[in-house]
Amino acid sequence: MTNSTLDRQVERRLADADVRYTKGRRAVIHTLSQMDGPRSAAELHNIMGEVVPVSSLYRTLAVLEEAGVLAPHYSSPGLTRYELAEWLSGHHHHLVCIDCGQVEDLPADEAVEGQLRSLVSSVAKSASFTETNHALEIEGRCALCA
Amino acid sequence: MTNSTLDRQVERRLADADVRYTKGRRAVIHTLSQMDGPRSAAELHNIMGEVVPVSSLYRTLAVLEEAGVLAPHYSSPGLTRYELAEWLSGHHHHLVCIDCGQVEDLPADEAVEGQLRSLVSSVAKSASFTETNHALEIEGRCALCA
DNA sequence: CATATAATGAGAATCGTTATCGATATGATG
DNA sequence: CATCATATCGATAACGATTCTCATTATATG
Repeated sequence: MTNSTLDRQVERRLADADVRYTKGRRAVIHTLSQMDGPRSAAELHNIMGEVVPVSSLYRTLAVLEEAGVLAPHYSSPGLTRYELAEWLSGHHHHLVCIDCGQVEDLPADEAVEGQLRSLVSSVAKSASFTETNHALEIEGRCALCA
Repeated sequence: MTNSTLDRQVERRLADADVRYTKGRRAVIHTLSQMDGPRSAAELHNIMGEVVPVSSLYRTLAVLEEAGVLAPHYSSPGLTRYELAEWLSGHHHHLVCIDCGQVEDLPADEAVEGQLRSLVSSVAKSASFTETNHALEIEGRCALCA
């Protein structure tokens, strides 16, 4: 997806939520759109430098999450990583490296995903749980740590 | 599994790791073994009272995790929940309620699990990722919040 | 029983994150 | 274009979860 297409979609969603798509918010969206996995506030700050000060960065992430543009991801103790919501990035799963902690996206293969969906829904039903989404986390060692 | 069977297994594992199976550690193991999902230090402290002081509780959780007796689980911002490792409790997945945040165990059904395993391993292989484990997190609303 | 060492517990320190609040930027209106 | 109402920003203080420190206590072993 091009930046401008992404911007158009985000802009629209933020307009619906009555929040502005400001320079700092654009910068966060563009940075996250280039990542191959979710990133924490600290990681983003390292990457982006002082373009967005830390306190604004946290608030920006919260605003964008609230508006449904970003999704939080929890896989390391004490910190939250964010990624573009799936309606922007496509459905995918995560590879979590048990050595370096890195989280990598794994685009969902359509064939696999179909089977997975039916497995998950049958399983959720049997537990009287109203399913809204599923996430498959694959733990192991990434190419670097293997 | 009975408490004494559990204790025997934990004792053995801790002996291998050269750490003692003390009163506080037993209390934590027994409490967690009665839960239907992972619990945080704060939750455990509420349940257990002053049997194990907070600072000891955190250390105990760390020691037991290090020894492979407990496994951490991340699903809420800023806190870590623990549960018995799967070699003690059996392989299972999690239902995460998007309203109340509660996490509930879902014992793995053998038929489902077989399919899931093969899906996961094919997917991991295609990403040159050395898989060690997988976790299926089903998000939705629990019976209470539905 | 003596001793070495592991574990404990109270409190301080740390870390990620959130709240506060005055300053600044922006869109609407006259 | 000037004014105004309000959204956003950014520095800093505050907060909650967790870890560290260190003096005390418990435990295994000789």
